[in-house]
Amino acid sequence: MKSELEILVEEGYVTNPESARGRLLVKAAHLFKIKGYERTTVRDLANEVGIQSGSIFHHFKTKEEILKAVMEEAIRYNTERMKRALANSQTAKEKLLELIKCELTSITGFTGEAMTVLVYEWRSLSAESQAYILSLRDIYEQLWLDTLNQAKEEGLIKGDTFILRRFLTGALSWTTTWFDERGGMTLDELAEQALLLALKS
Amino acid sequence: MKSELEILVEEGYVTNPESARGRLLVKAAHLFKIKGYERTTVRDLANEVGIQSGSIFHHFKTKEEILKAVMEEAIRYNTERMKRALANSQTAKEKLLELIKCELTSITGFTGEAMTVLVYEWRSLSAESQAYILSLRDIYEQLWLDTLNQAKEEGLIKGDTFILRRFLTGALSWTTTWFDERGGMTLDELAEQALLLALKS
DNA sequence: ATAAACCAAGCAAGCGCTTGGTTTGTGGAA
DNA sequence: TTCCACAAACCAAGCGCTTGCTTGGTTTAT
Repeated sequence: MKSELEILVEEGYVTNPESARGRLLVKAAHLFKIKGYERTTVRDLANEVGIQSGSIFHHFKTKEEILKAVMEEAIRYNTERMKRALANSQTAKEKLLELIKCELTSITGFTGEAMTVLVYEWRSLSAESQAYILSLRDIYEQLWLDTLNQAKEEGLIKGDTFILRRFLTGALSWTTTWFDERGGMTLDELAEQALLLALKS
Repeated sequence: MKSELEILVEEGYVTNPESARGRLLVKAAHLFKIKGYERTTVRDLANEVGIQSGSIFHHFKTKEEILKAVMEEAIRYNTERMKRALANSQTAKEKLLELIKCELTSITGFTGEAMTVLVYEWRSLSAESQAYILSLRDIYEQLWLDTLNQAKEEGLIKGDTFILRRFLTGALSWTTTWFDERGGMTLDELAEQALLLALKS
């Protein structure tokens, strides 16, 4: 049985994390998260991977390109995961819960460190890279807005869907700073609490 | 008529932003927000203030001490503002709305840039500075928890108050990335939407 | 007269990245 | 199977620049 990750690797959505480039991206996401992008030197990263610092530039032209790749892969991976989750659910409420779970998984799971980097190291991207990554995010965000609007038509939620989505973005992404699955609460329980937050408001 | 800021300056809660040190902190918060702490050099900062880079170190021993001061002043200022707002409101619902308004003002107003720095540059603080700033935040957070617990006793909210506070922290702090008072929506309207989010959930 | 505020110059360390050369892995002809 | 051609992956060394911070002396304000 192939894992979700293996499937998406095969279909070309993300780099195989066991390849040279993939391992580099995983370690980069880790260092960028715990130290920040600017504080992480190419020597740090090379040391973590086990190569010389100069060898990094065989895989990426610049340090910023590594940051960009970390973000791009995370978005591609999670957009595709969300599309598949939506395809498997029926009602608007189900879809909303799936989106919440998806986003929480993206924050706490395999792409968690990359998602944190996406939020916290945004300003370290060049203007061109920002525009490119934004265009990828737009696809992702449209999936959310469509679902929220559907939920609103069904009377499940009250306020403005744009604002609700922004509140949810903040609330969910902030979980990276405090949620720990070992702390007694499961991810599904957290998702239920978040759904409670979204509904009827 | 003295402004809130002038009063809190006089009572010693924050540095006068018109003093040399105060101006430096304001400019630092600005640069740290738009460029990030690591990307901001002491030469950038000195240039913004209009002095030589070396002169910075007459006011602060290290660059990190500037970051720490930016955060500390913002917390001290807003904790005191929150205490005063709470003292002027009666019911739990009123108090909750006041807290939301207070936090939104802290994010969009005078201390807005410093608050963004507080969230986004946290990792650039040394462990000792982090512990110190955390001790200041604890006081601030206790005001929130007390109010939320009171609201829960009165049946205004349903879920866990710890989790609700964390959701709100994320949702409100994220507004810094999208909310613009010139965009048709006032801060009070935004606060009402946030109150809607908090109540009955 | 005294201290706070600032300047001009520069040091030592660390940074991203380059360079020229070596090793490793792979596919096809003999 | 053996061989070799070739590209991908990597190393060792270091260049040029920027960084936070220091130093010794000067200006400004009270």
